[in-house]
Amino acid sequence: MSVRVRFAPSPTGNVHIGNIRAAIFNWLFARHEGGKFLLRVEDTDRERSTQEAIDTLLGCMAWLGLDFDEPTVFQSKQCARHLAVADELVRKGLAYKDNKGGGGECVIFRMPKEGRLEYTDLVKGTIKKKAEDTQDFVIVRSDGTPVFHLSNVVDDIDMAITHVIRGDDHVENTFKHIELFKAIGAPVPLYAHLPMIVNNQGKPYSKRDGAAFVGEFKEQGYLPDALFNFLLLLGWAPGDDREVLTREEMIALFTLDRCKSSAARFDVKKLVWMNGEYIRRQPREVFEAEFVSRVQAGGLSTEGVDLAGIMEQMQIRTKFYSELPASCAYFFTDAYAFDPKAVEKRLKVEGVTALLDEVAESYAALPIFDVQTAHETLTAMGESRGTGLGSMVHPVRVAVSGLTEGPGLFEMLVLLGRDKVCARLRDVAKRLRDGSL
RNA sequence: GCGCCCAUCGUCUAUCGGUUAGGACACAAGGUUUUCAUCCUUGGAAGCGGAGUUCGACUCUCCGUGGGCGCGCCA
Repeated sequence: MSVRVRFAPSPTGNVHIGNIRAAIFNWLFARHEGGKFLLRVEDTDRERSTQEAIDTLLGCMAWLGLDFDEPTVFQSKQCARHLAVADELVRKGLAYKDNKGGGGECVIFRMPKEGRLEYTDLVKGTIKKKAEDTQDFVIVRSDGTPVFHLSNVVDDIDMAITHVIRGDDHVENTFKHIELFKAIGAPVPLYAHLPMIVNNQGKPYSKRDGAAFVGEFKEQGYLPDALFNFLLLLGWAPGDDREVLTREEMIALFTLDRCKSSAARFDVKKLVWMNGEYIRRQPREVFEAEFVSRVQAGGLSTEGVDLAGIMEQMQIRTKFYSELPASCAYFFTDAYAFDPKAVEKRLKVEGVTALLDEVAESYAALPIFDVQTAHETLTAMGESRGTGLGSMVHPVRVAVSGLTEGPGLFEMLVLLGRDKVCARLRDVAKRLRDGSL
């Protein structure tokens, strides 16, 4: 039997990370089994299911590389079929009409009244329930529209779905769905329920807890592969100590029996780490393309700089592309911004103005200007002044970059070049004197 | 209230009856009186409680406790 799974979201304009994780697990399962991954848009709520919402959904899937194997099914187009199935169930006596609500006649499905219901969940094991603890439920509303349970099951039958992999919140519904499959006379698929993603309080993770939608992570500069990998590790582990996995490794290793059945807390710190990990592992050409486009988007030119050297320094310390170009603008322009706190702490200090001029003078006099000579010069100055290297390094860094963070100071100076370094040191000294900084 | 499910470091997790309970994130210290980052080393940090089964339970069973989910003519 060939595996067929589906991702069945209702398009609301946002794609929640819990939902997309279900898509990821379905996709990985299909790819691991050599089966089909399908998309069904549950767009029965016509108000919210706009074309824009559907585009957002498709965009998120494409961004994460979740390609599907057959044309998208739109649930709204299957309505007549759902109702026909309901009629058939009524005809067979497996469902009945009722008008308890007073709003007209609805169709209600009969659940077993005695005995035990149970099914084997591929991640949670055997789930049992007494028939008496279940209730008949509406499958067609009195306005003639089919209810979720009916539509969902009929569509799964029509799409020949073999495994239903979805969120934990559906475990109870599964008893209803299985009875529907049986009543309709269709083979019951296998089920796997994924644990929820929760916040620090153990409640379902929502927008109140931070970024909760795929689009937000994209905007904040997360890489799709980093988000994908991170979400996979929420509820699944390969069994060895690997955490950063290639897509190929994930596909090869993914099995449902390695999924956890307890809820996972969303820890953004680990996602941040993983994003940096992914940026560092990108081939230099890929980093370069993104780096250059960010720098240029910031109105900066990459002409006349040691781009390769700058990128070498920046790739290992960039956690988000959105930090660019602010974190390295000083490499590309003399009109770089000064961090006010850094100015206060490192430049507006007794003796610094003179120090900057002195450093510029020493650097200008060097026969060659490289990492070693730049370093030695400052060390020697620190010794002769009896203040040590630390008291020189910080003011110089802030003067030439405006920031307190960045590459090693001497690597940074060499990348800037002696002329710019000396000019900036003198200029900052001047501005400190005339109070314009 | 009734039903279902879940429970290992602060967090994500490994372990599928016998381990000094391992790894990662985060944190702390060191390599590094130049920051941040990278890299390396080191450190602290866990089996919810109680019974039972067993020669031996984190692991199996039961009872508690705590948490989550479900109980719509929402999906």
